[in-house]
Amino acid sequence: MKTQTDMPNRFTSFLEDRGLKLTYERRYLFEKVSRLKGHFNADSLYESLQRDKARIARGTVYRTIPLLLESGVIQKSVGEGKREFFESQTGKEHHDHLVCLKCHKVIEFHSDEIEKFQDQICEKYDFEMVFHDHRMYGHCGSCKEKKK
Amino acid sequence: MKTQTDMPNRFTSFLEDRGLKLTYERRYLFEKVSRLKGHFNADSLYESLQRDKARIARGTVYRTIPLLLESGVIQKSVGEGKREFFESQTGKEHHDHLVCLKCHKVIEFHSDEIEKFQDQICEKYDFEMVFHDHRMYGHCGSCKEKKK
DNA sequence: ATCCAATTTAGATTTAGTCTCAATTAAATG
DNA sequence: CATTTAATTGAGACTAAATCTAAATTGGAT
Ligand SMILES: [Mn+2]
Ligand SMILES: [Mn+2]
Ligand SMILES: [Zn+2]
Ligand SMILES: [Zn+2]
Repeated sequence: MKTQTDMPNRFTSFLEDRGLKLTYERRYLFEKVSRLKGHFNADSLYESLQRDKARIARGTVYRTIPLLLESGVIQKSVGEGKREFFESQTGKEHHDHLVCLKCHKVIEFHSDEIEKFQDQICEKYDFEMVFHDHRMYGHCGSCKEKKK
Repeated sequence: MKTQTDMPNRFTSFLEDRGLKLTYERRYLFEKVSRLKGHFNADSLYESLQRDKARIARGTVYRTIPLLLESGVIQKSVGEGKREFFESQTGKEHHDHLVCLKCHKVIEFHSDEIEKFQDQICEKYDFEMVFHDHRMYGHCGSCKEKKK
């Protein structure tokens, strides 16, 4: 895979700011996750690199994920089981999650109001938000039914 | 430790509902976490049991935590490092968290407005919320300073 | 009091994620 | 462009967290 563009992006300026090198591996991972639409975790990302025949080590994937998070390229997300999942901030509109404790269904939601109040909270605490993770756990409609 | 009360509580009715046994270990853990004010994880909880000379296995702690979560006795929280932390829903007022990506400081916040909109979202999706976990990651005031 | 399915125990095992260090590479320097 | 050097990577060892196993125990139904 060749770099699609040489324009500075969120990630390259982040690396620059922090005095970190723009390596082949970091660039590759940035471009890979930017194109991902769904939820992924460190391993599924590593496996997709192997399918690409990109020879990037597992350790490098694990080391790069925090950089992608801190640069705002990806956000935390949810998925099967307890592992940490992520998703691109550019590949898909921002959303948060409802998770059913019974059937493990995941419902995505978005609330402009909540996002607005979040920003107010950050201002109040002089906090600069990079990403957030808002989850509600409970019982989905169909599991509530069954309970009866 | 003796049971403080024989009144049915959130946890005992939860166990009843689910047809689960009210064992000595479950009762002990329920009473233990109910009195905890701070953030804890599976291991710190296990260690505190050992200090009590309560002979409850690590596995039992791990198996009981999801029950305490699903019954709404505890909620997810944050703490040092990547492990899952929890805190009692009764031991302390509900709050959510701002986490600094640089110095790892944790700031607790509360927003009635956000809590209200959360409930609206749940209604909209016919979702019964048991607990939630709302985190914002970014840079705290003092870390923003240093950046300059 | 008896019975049995649910639960617990202790330790083994699995799994996710981190660490190590030699080899490589980005990029600063002249 | 060639040299230099500190940052980064790769491969696999290692660690820590969490889960699993199977025998022993127990809650609670009968
Ligand atoms: Mn959001
Ligand atoms: Mn909240
Ligand atoms: Zn459900
Ligand atoms: Zn900070």
